[in-house]
Amino acid sequence: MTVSNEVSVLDRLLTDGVLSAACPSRVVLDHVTSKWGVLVLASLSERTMRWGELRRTVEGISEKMLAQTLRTLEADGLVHRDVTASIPPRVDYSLTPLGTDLAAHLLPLLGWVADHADEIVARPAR
Amino acid sequence: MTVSNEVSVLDRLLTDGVLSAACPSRVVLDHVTSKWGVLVLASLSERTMRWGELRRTVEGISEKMLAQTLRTLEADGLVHRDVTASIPPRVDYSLTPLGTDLAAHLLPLLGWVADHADEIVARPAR
DNA sequence: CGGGATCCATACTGATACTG
DNA sequence: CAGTATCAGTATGGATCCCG
Repeated sequence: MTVSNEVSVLDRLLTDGVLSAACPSRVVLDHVTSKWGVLVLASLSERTMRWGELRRTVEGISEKMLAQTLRTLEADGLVHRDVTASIPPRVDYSLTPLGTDLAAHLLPLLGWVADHADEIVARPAR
Repeated sequence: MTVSNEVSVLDRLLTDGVLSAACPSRVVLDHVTSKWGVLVLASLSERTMRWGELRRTVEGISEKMLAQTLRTLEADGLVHRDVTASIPPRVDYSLTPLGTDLAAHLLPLLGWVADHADEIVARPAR
């Protein structure tokens, strides 16, 4: 009940501004928690992957969204893009140290969702 | 990084189907990582909040999206809705045990994003 | 093989009005 | 106070074709 002497998580979020509309972390959060961003980061968390490999691993992603997601994550410094100018062209994607760090926080969440998905979906209707 | 039990993370995700298009966990993941879902869950992670309180805490959310997000999270069994039929009416929202469990995994991620937001946004142009 | 360009569907937002 | 309903405009996601 008492909040004054408590340095809470919510206070920290408010201080750091995640809940503030104009804060840059909002943008990052949107990238990270985007529909495909999570899955791409998770896929790359274990090993480097080529474009086609990613496309097959992250089932259901369209080529446009894969490209868009990778470009965003690359611009954010989370994903490294390694282009080999050959024929056929070869592009490898991997996580940067920053991306690896993020993935460490992301994977437990994915694991939880995987564990509790049935529990959630199988609930009685609204 | 070289710990042996980490090798199975991606395998587990593939096994449980998070990366599979038809898996129910995809739906849950979408709800949980939705633009506003994360922020609402984070806000409720510390304390119960009323509608107007949530609306003010999660800056920038529209009434429509707040209602929609809350309905989705409630249907998923993550948020509990407590209606007090009085005048004026009072509705409190809180996390269910399941939601609290989820928030435990979500908050570290939010904290990480808050910590590294500047680092990411303020990257030097290539 | 890797991806850009285009077009269409859906999701989101904002404003307003109305209800219990 | 706590919503629901509706309209209209914008943003985002997805499918398809196409090119180096």
